[in-house]
Amino acid sequence: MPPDWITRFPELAPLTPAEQKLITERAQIVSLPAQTTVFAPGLPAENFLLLLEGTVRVQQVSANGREIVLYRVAGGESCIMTTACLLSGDTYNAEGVTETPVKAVAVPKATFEDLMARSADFRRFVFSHYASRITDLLHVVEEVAFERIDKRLAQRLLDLTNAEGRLGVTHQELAVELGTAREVVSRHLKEFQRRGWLALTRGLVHVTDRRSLERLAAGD
Amino acid sequence: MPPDWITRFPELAPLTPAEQKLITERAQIVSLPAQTTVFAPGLPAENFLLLLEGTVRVQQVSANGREIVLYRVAGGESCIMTTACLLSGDTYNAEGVTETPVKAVAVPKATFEDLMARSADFRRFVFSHYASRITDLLHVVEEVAFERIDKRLAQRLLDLTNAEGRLGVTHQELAVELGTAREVVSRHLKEFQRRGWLALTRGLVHVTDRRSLERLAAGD
DNA sequence: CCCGCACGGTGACTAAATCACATAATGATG
DNA sequence: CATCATTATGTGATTTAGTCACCGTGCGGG
Repeated sequence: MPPDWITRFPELAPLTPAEQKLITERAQIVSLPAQTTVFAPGLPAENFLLLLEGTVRVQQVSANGREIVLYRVAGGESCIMTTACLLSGDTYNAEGVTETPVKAVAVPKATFEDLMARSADFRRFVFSHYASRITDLLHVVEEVAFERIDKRLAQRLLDLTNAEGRLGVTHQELAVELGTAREVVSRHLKEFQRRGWLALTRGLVHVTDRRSLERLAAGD
Repeated sequence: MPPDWITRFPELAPLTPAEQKLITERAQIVSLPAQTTVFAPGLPAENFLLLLEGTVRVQQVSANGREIVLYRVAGGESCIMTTACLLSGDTYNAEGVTETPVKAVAVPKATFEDLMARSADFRRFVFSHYASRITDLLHVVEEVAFERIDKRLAQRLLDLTNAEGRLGVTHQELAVELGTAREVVSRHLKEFQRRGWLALTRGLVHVTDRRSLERLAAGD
């Protein structure tokens, strides 16, 4: 990975050459395999992370063992939970797990604070990512509190399936996506299958009628 | 209100006298009556708000008309949703309403950005408030997704009642607190009353057995 | 005084979550 | 390849929550 990775982050383009140099010189590029825990309750945040490749799933684990996916961080984005820890010292009940092999830029805390002090553009960059995560969280609250499971499940299937309509997940994993119980997902999937919208095999969902799922997700 | 309001915010004490002067000179103290909308979807954020007295309730309104309270901002805290708008330009689906008469300090956007540039302590102050709001939102997600209504209702009653155990709210307002339906709240309240934990009159809940509500809220 | 309206009560129904299992597919191992 | 443990999925019964439709009641303003 050449040091011109910074071009991946258009919001960092307005930084002066000196500021850009500060980042690229001090930052380390790290590679993580899939299924690695990036952060978790109790772990201190050491670095400001900018994702280059891959995705990180951020989810909340509750006291009674249930889980819900909050959002995903993809290439070109920053990992806000660690940033929040960096800046406040608080820790969160959320954990981050790589879903694919991940390449990321780790900016040391000192360099991060230096940049926050020097560059208004860098501050804007950090805050705008912060703001989108808050938007994501508000969206999760809205969905969990007010939307029907079948609608949310349909939407998730549309979001997660690949170009061929295939998605390698278990019902349990889909249940975590929505913060519900596995049986609930199984029953809705079966109903979708009965309607001919998808095919189910162990660990795999194959969406065959995207249109119908879209209609349900849109609330008709 | 004398200009030494800044002593209400211990995190701002480390600022240099010049920086403190910058805030106190540029900022305006505003008074708002109860039930005023401080911010809402579509309204641009003009100022960075620091609350001196009173409380602001932040709630989300969903497309289908239902609502849920996200958190409250009290004296000595900053209003992060407006800050987020300030810094990112995004708008949120959340709205803020004063619950009591409110006195707040409004720091103009330009002064806010100036301070963000100059003072590491001010940045820490802003970010730590940001972080606590994210924690609040995570808590809401956890409760809505995983906790039982009776437990959440008991907890809310304990949080909201005054020293004498009285709380002037309608069942509908309690439903908004929890993001549920009025009938659900009515039925649980009636059951609490049947158990002798509280007394109900129109628009008023009077908690008489705090201990039992605490046991339920704790999950026994 | 009475009219209108916000507030609360309630039954019937649907949706979701929980519990307790049963069955099926898969991969590892002797 | 047969067996076995493990993981994934299926399903009925029950409880809890949300929805719908409607009713009665108390309260304040005209």
